[in-house]
Amino acid sequence: MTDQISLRLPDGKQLQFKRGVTAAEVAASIGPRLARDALAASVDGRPVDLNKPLEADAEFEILTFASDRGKEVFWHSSAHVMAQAVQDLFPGTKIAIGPPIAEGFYYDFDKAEPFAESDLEKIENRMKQIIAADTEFVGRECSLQEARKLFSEKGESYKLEILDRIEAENAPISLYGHDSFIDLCRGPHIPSTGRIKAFKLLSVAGAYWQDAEGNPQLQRIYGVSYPDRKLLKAFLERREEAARRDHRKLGKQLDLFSLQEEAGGGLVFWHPKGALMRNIIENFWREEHLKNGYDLVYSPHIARLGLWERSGHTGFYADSMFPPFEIEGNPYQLKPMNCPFHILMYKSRLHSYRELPLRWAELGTVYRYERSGVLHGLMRVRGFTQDDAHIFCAREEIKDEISRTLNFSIHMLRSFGFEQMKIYLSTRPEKSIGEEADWSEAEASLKQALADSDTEYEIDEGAGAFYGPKIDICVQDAIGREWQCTTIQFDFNLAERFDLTFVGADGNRHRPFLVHRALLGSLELFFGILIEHYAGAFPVWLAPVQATVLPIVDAVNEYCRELHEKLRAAGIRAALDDRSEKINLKIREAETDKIPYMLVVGAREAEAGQVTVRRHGVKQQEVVDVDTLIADIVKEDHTRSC
RNA sequence: GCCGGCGUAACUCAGUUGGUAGAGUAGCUGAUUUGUAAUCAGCCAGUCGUAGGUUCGAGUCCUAUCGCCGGCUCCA
Repeated sequence: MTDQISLRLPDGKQLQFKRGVTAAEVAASIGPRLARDALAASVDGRPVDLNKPLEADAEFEILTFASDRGKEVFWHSSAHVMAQAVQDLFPGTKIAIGPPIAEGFYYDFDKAEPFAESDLEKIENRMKQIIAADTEFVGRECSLQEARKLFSEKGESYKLEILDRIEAENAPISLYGHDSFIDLCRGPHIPSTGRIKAFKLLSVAGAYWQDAEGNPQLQRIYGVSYPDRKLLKAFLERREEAARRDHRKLGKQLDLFSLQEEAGGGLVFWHPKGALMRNIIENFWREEHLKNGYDLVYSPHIARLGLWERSGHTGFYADSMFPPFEIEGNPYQLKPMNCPFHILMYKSRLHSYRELPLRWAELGTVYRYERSGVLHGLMRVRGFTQDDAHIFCAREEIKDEISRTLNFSIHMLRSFGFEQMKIYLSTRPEKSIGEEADWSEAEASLKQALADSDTEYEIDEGAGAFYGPKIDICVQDAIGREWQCTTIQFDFNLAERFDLTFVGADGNRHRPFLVHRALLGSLELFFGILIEHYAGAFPVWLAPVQATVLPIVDAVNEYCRELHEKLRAAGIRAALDDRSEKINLKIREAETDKIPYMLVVGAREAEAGQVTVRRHGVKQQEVVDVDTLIADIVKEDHTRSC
């Protein structure tokens, strides 16, 4: 046995070290900067502390804040610091769990009195002291008995429950401590508390122990932390930017939509400007669907309860459906989905393989009972319109249909200015129905379609619907947030339940494949995403008002009225601001209304048959002929430039 | 639904230890005729979310209820 070991770095480089070298020493040998940034290490994919001696050849990586795994270690350590601060300030508070999350960390506490916002500041101040002390994180393995003794003495009942679970899994037990704090923890941790250069506690929320509603409710404190002040500043600025783009705020400011207390939560009122935009979106959607081989259909909003029993909705989703109501002694149900209606239409007569695939699309408004606490602007509502369609096809047509749908969806999303997308393929979940052969064929055709369109995707194992596998497409908005829009789902359930058939070339009845798909998702959600993506400054083709004519003096009002008429005659959505106000005010209001084109007219322009054009957000102006201007705007509109 | 916070004029908000409401914006009226992000003046504006209660007296304290916000949970 040699006392040299060989470490393979992520870039493929092999380095030799003396057996027992620590990860920190390896980092130092690679470079001082890496040594300074190192938070933990990864050995054969397993995260470990920097002071861990390395005893064998391995795939080796230094984890810094630049990597997701490095962030996790950093945030998890921050959670420990916060937990100490809380227990120092509020003795008797029990700790539950404190993991890292997508951006930051939380820790769940059991404390009789609720935390107040002002407590967060106190906790932050105590954390600052703990960080300033810069004490080391020290981890060690221990026996089950020792851990039980330690946590029962401390009265940490949640930790004892976790120990029971660890015992059942027969996993090793380790403790991590820093300063006066010790926690049951798998590790690893950053070397010392002083590495946390900047942090902020964000909010307090209720959360159930182990996420189960029957369990005691704990108080969860959320925070973020960074190894650099600048990163915290950037994070806080990103939050502010998101707040500035909040569709609820912009929706009110731009008079696009409202939610009315008197009408009930989660029910959207589309004001004229929002409704105009919705019409533009819907018209575009219809045109594109007709171009892409779809037929448009309409279906009712209610149906007899029996239909929903047959479809399985009452069995699976009764909790999120509005309760049924009676009409002349028959129970009826407000629709939570469009599919059973399309299926009834399909069943209204016999179908031949020659007709397939049938693609039936509908902007179908559905109603679902969402618990009051989850409602959120346009993003989570109780009544919404899906851009739904159902495709009935033969087995051999599946792959092509999926490819078509995928490309169509990407085309639609790009048309609205979304360039960055992420695609997820969700496979069969444990609880599901249908033949194994159908599932694997469907999953294979989804994969094949993705491969054919040369798109990258991630597999979300076991995340499919119970009735079939699916592809979801998320768009990335202007500030990098992901929103799920498209879903393309196989359904092995409904075709069976409704005994759908078609007559094949062989004269026999066959079962069609059924695919549900929504491309934009729901018009409400999609509209909310658009508002936030564009921060309310919509491209010309979507803007409710595309241009506004701004006379400088009343003397040119007549010329401006004619100009206004001319713009409207050319199909441009134009406004005219002929109030006796100063041009400064008119510009200001047009800017805050985020109107793409401001057309300023004074005596000079009126004389020359021109206008001075100022674009939203751009101070620079340009004097152009009216006809040129109209041609430009019309072109921009028709090409749907974003 | 659960935890925490918040509900004052159409909107954004102020209102000190309980003494029966105030600002800016918007709206209306008038004056002003203006060259690229707020012209001036006047007027109108609220059973302080709702319902009870404590008190001589409640926007302020208590209870219930509705709604909103941040999370949790859920999302076919």
